Amino acid sequence: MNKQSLSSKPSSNKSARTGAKKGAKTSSNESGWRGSPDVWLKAAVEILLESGVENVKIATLSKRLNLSRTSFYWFFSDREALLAALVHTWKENNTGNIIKQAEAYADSLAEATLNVFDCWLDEELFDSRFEFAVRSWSLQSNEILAEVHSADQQRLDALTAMFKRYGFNDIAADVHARTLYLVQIGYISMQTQEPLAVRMQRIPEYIKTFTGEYPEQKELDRFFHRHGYPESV
Amino acid sequence: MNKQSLSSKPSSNKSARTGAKKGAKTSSNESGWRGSPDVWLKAAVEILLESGVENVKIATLSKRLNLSRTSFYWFFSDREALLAALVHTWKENNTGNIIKQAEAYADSLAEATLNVFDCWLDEELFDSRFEFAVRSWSLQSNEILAEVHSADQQRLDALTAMFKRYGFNDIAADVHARTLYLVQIGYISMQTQEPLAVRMQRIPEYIKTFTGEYPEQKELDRFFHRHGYPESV
DNA sequence: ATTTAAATTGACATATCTGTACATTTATTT
DNA sequence: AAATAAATGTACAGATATGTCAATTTAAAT
Repeated sequence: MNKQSLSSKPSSNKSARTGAKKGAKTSSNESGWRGSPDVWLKAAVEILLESGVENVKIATLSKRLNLSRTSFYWFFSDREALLAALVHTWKENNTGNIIKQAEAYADSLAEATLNVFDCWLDEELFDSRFEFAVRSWSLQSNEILAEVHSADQQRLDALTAMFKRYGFNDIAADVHARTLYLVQIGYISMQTQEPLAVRMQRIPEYIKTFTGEYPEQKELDRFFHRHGYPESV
Repeated sequence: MNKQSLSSKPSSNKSARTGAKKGAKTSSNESGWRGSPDVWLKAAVEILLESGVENVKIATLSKRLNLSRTSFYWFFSDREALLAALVHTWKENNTGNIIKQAEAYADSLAEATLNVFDCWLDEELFDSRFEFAVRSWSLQSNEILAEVHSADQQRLDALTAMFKRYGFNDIAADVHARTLYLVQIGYISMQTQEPLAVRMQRIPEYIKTFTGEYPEQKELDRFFHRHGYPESV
């Protein structure tokens, strides 16, 4: 009943080589050519975050890149291949890090939770806008919905395990994991942009709510410091 | 930079009368005619919830209604008018009730919170799928985004006031209101469909997490009962 | 039963997006 | 500098949306 169907082959194209030919340079354009799979993908990500999948149109991207629209087809077999690449990018980045942070070493539950909070404050660990765009997308596409469900499950599992490690029983761990996770997913969905100070001010109270205990000042300081607050460096 | 622009006149059309002509019958088709603004709007809501705004296409609706596509224009000036009606419907239903429930009488904070929970379990009070569809929509349209922001603010204000009524200080009330609200918004965004029993099992722990205290059995029973759990009637 | 208004329809006109074919330009290799 | 491969661009064809117009049908009112 849905339309976008996302072929599994991200680029069954003649130019699959291109991407891998030269070293591991994630993005930039070493060759003299203006276009590349990466350039198109990057533009696609931008549009996706700004205004949703339905606006990821080849014409739009080509204007942004000052390239001919049809030049796109040199790098991707079709629009679906581009969309598949978008999902792939999201999966790569946005789930692994949450799990890693949930499993990171910590002296206390408060510290463990602060480790997870790192994701919400560091775009390198978790891209909120990307996350929101993909979740919005999942309304139109069952394949994306399946991906989102899978990601949610993995993340919740990791967080539940974290709470269990600190002595929570099954139900309590489940509910606390959900609270910790869903507040963030909800926050993303509000699409608010608040100053760092405002967000930081709420941290101790959030920790108390999510874990039952306030963080130690030491833990808090460590957390603030690694997020460059206040106003550091 | 966004496309959909939503004229403010929901139906500046010749048939504005039609809707109001006969009494307050919210929907059904008293006259012998097959179409009506309501019928089109209802179909639009269905599609919106199923697969997002971008699929709210007049051709799609007309097929579903077994009406000619162009017949649509008798009731609505254009697609935008229909979209505006969609937003209007959402605003009418989905914000007022949260505020009402947050302000409802309660003997304890736990009971007050359970009153708010009513929204999450009763589609009449709060339509989660509609909410999600509108939030997804807000990625493509700044006008919708503004509506969503406004709704969030109103709802959070009401919930914050609720916690303050029970003695929470500014920050604590703010964080607890956000937790209570955002967990639900996040939950919606997961688009999960769980059996009532599973959800009900988590309620006491959620109440404890959100308020700091477990609900009394009496309060819990009252809550369960009004949501037809277990398996009642 | 006839008139009148309301609703429905099919035939255009237009715009936008996707994708293919083929020619052309640009960089890299030899 | 010539040959080759990579990338770009133009022209075209097809699909799908929106919206207007002028009938035509259907229900309601006289």
